[in-house]
Amino acid sequence: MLKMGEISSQIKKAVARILIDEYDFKEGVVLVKETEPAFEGDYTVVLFSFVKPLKKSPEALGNELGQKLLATNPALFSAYNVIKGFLNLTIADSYWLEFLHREHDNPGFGHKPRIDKKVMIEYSSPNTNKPLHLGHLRNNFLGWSIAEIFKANGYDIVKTCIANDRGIHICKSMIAWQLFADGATPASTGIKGDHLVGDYYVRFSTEHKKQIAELVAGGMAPETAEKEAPIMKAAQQMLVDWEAGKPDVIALWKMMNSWVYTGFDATYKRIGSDFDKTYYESDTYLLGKSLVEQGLEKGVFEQEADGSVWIDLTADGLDRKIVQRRDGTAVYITQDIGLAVRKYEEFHCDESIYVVGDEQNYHFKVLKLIAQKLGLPAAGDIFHLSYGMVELPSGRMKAREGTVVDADNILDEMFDEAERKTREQGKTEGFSLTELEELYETIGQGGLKFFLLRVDPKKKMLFNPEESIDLHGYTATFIQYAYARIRSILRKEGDALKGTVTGGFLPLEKMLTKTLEKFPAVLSQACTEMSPSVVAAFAFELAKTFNSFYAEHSVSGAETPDKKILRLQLCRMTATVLRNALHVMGIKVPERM
RNA sequence: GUCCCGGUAGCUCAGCUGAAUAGAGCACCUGCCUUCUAAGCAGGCGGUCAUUGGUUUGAAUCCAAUCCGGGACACCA
Repeated sequence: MLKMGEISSQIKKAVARILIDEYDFKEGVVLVKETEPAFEGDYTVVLFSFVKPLKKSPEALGNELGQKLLATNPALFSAYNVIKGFLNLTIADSYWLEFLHREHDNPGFGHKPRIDKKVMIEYSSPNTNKPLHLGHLRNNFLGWSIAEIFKANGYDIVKTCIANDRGIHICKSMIAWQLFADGATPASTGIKGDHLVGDYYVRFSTEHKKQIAELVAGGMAPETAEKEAPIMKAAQQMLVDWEAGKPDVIALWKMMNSWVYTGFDATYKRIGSDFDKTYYESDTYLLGKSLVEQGLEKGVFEQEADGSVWIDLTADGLDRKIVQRRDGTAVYITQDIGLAVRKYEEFHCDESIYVVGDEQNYHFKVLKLIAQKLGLPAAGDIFHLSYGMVELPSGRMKAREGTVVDADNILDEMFDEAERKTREQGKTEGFSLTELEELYETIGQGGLKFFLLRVDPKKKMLFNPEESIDLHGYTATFIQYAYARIRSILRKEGDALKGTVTGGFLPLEKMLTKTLEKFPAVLSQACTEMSPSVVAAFAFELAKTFNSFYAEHSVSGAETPDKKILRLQLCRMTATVLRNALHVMGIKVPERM
């Protein structure tokens, strides 16, 4: 249920006060919700839970409560009615007028004052052997958005990224480049660096498959052939050489990684992803080993005869996990333990959020348990923000099968669609070329971000290309369009409108005001639930309410001067709230469209 | 095999700390541009909330079982 604004807590308090003062009743939780449209009133108190302990009929209780609420809070309530077990309360127009007068010109409406809490958010975690894809985009949009939502709620934020820049998968693209590229570089080919490297990662796969087929044809078992294929052997040798610090391998690795980072930077810049600190696995992969030592001393870990180190988590309902290989090298989880400690030592955050896919739920459970057993300072504050995979109508995306949606491609497609629709509607007049490009990017990228953020992060989602480029309905474009319409009015009527308004509200004016009032509560809810989808739903609801209002009432040609001021205040505030809401999702807002 | 997550309209999703007739968007149908941008508005069609049982004054929401779908449990990351 979407939370109601601050006003609902006022109502709850007022009701609780009366329950205590008049009935000496303290235990119950007061349930307040918005009144259903079919009934008279703004907010509804559900009485059922008080009926039994207070031994009163719902009607009698409702009427008593209603009268007392009106008597004790004349500035807040103007009327009430009781139907069955529901006490419907009408909020006084003067309350809404005062609210609008106070907040309509507040650009930071919804944002909370700073609190003394520092939260680290790790997101993106790319591999440096291939370009970013749709799944990364969900990750990036989520991470960035969660950071903004925390900021809006007063937190101090540190954004980090871990680059998975070493390992056999990196060597695969390196070896393929050595064998087949003939010295090709991003500069010589004009191909974006991450894509170029990704091409050789794919090339490795096809070559590997070819060699396996040849070996199998020669009578080798498929599993053996996979390992024995010359190109795989070469990749493994390269990993050994890399770990040994062989200069030519290191040089190649540095060169190819730099191409990838240049490519990533371009994409990150385009989508607005930024980081306060980037960690590199190549830096941190040795860190965990000292912790393994400590763990052995403490008896948290146990060593097998072959030298491998394990932790037994069966008592915690999990498995026995390896933390160090028999050859002494670190595994995935070991690196993460080391990284957790380094992050803590560097930033001392109160909480550390990892935005990582839900396929790693088990991994993070293990990580947290190990950190606790080792008594690491950061142990209690590791939180895995687990998000669902992005699936295509054809099923799950798989890099090897060529069913990934490339990040740069989809961004371009969205841009093109925005351009196509804008031209189709002849809305390009009065824009410079630069302005148009900016507009297409605002619409295209906004559409994609909204599409990926409007779904609850925890849930896996379906990416339907046709639906994603739709610019109607539950989309960013719809909200951006409402914003642009308001800006058009404000340009015409002047932004700096002052004045105190008297008089009442028409239904749509009131509905818009009520919706605006919810925004601070929406931001709080999005923060506690770590879900931008809450903000998305709200922004859409607000835009929809505004559009109804816009169609029904004229602002410029308002019936009276008072109405004009009231409506301009509503417009002003709606624009602010729409902009702020879209902002925490990383979506820009156009002045015209 | 064990564990985790999901199943709501033709499709994509809200609602899930229990409360009035289960909500949006897309698709489909009907109206609305001489008035601040029709990327819009108003309305219609469409659901035994997977199934069964239980708790409750009241269940899409809580509990149990079953069925279906996805994921995890690597000396990969």
